[in-house]
Amino acid sequence: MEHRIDRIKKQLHSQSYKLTPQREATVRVLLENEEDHLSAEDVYLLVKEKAPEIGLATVYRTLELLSELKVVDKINFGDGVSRYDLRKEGAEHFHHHLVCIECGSVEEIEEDLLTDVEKIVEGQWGFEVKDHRLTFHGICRVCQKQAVSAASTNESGKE
Amino acid sequence: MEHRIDRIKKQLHSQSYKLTPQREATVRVLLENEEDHLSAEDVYLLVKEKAPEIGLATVYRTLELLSELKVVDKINFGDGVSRYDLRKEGAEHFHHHLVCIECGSVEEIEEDLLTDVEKIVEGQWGFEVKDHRLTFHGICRVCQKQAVSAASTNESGKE
DNA sequence: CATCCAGTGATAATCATTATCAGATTGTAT
DNA sequence: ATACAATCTGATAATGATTATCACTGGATG
Repeated sequence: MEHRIDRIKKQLHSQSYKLTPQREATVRVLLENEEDHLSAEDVYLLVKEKAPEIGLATVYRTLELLSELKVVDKINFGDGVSRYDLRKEGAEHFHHHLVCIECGSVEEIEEDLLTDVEKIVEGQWGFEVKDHRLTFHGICRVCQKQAVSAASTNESGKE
Repeated sequence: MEHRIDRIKKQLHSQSYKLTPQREATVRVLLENEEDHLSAEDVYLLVKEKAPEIGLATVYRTLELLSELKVVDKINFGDGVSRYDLRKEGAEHFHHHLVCIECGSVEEIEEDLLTDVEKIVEGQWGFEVKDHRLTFHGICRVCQKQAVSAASTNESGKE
């Protein structure tokens, strides 16, 4: 964790930005909640627990900055708020998401999976791919099981 | 065009919604600007040209309705507004987009391209894919050419 | 004709995000 | 240490997209 903060610190310094206490607190919250997909408001509330004097505007500014530096990715699942997702260290591409339309859970896929597709896009459309966003909407493992057990509980024979 | 409006009309009726003049005007605007990715405001202004008495709220309501019926897809390119994109007739999946980070142009890809990837996701993650969103960010053909010609005009030998 | 109700238009309300601005903090040169 | 400039911050106002409200309309039904 300290290692990753160091890296981010260097990244900031290389563009002559500072890792202020507020920014560090924000980064720590992101690191500690890497699995989640926090909105700016979420991050603000969590940061406030460790640094109560921080302002919402600063959180927005920090997230914007981290977004420019490609430390985080700003994503939008269509629910009206932007969410911020840490890039894995060394990842040159954004990871993918599996959004469950039943329970709303979001799972991440680290594998690239798109190498072939990008080759096609570059070759056939002459488009130089720099990054991608891929989200699948569907039904997660858990909800599939629940659907099955619900069907078998209701022994009418029909779904 | 009339054919497609008829289809949409039937789709509405099947859920006991009506194709009111306002809704029809909105659908026509979407059909006539199928290549673009109009925001609600864009649609509103275009609809107003043919039906000046229409209200913005009605346009929002119609777009929301069409979105629920999967006639249009609501997309977000991260510029703060939702955009509405007609689904191609019979398409079970959403089409993909190539967003140019230089000029902001948006190109569409109708081909699926993700069949293999979806198989992997279903097999390896046990996720039942219902739909997907795929956007590539990069540099379009036009901007690539401009970059090349700008470099050769500036004959310093360096880029 | 009376009634019902989805649909509409105008506008107020909401809510996420951004802009503003005075003050705090930091780094640097003296 | 001191002065200065630049960066950063917190509070809050402003913005802008979207949604909620509410009185009204127009067509369908009996």
